Amino acid sequence: MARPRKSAPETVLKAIQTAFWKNGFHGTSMQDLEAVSGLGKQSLYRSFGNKEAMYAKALALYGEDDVSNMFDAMSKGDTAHKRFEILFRDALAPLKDGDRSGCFMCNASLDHAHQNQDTSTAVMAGIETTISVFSDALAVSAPYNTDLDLREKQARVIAVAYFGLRVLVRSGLSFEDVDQAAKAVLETI
Amino acid sequence: MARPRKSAPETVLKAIQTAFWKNGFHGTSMQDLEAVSGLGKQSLYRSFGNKEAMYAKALALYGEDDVSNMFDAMSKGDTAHKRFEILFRDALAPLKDGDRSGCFMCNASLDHAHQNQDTSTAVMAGIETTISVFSDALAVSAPYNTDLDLREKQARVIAVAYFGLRVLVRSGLSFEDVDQAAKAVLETI
DNA sequence: TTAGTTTGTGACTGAACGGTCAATTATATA
DNA sequence: TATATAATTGACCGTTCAGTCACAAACTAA
Repeated sequence: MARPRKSAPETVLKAIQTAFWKNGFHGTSMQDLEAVSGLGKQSLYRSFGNKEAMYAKALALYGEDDVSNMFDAMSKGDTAHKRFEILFRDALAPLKDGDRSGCFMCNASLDHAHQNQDTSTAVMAGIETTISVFSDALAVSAPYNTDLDLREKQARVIAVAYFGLRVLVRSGLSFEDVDQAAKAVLETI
Repeated sequence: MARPRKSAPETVLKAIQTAFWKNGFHGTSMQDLEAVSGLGKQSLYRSFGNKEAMYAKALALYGEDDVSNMFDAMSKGDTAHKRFEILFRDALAPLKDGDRSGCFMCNASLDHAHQNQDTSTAVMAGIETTISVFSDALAVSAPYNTDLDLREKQARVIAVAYFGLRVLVRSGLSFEDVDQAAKAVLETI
């Protein structure tokens, strides 16, 4: 009953996400978004409303897809140590190929949360989720399976360390340097 | 022999630093820099060259002043635990007053290191310095005073946790939430 | 075939961007 | 007081920004 889209909305959003992820909100222009999405401005504005909404959707997609995929992957480990080993491996894998995008949520926290309430809310929710998932991941192994207080605290420690690692990824440090830090964190679990 | 400056160069640079620190490179316009410095464009361009150079100088100042001040403060503690207690307290103090600027170096890593080699280099140097200083700070207490390997690893763990805490500061989380994470990290030292 | 609906295209807007220029102002020295 | 020097000012440059508009294109259902 109408003209078909040249790209599926998910494909377009994914492309937009990649751009924002790599270059941040202010570092990504509408022209950039046109280029990566293959769509014209009007199509983008019709779909999303404005640039802020595009960023919000991209960040939401990160929370829904990328984060939960990572959590799913780590849940395959049978010990807490093994689970976080998977998590860190996956988080650092892109760096091996020179991909320094890092963590979109961490980037959003430093780049945009400060100037946009929706972004701030989304990031805070993501942080809380991360801590919660980490706590669950710890629960399979001693001493975290019995000591709830320790588990909660350790989940927070690993979470901030995890975010810190994603900062290192974007800094320019070599994979080896970042991996060394990741392994040091892993040894404390 | 010439017209005097209306503000001392250090004052101007400090004002510029504050602006970049809070809003990032792309989030800070030359107009913003004129406003916070009290100087016109031409004066700024004559002093620094261009916007990138202003950012570079501001980041360098952070490495020279703010970071080393923080390290000086923590060196006053007589145990490793006490030293990092001071560090975390100082790092989170601005948040108590609603200041979510965070760590300029961390912000730079996520905001600008990716697109500017000088920034990347400065950030990497800052990270290495941080790890090194943390290692020295640990060296006053057991078991880190005897176990060099543990000390080096623990320094890396605390460093990434420290950077992660600065991500939390900018996210919008309450002081209490961030402080809870900081205290959890502190308990592992 | 045609009417109706949605998508895509490209020209366009005013504002803001980083950056430059010539002219003016304020000082120290001679 | 005149002059050399350096800092400030404000107008100005071309470009890019986010966002809008009218119109053409592509499809389905009648």
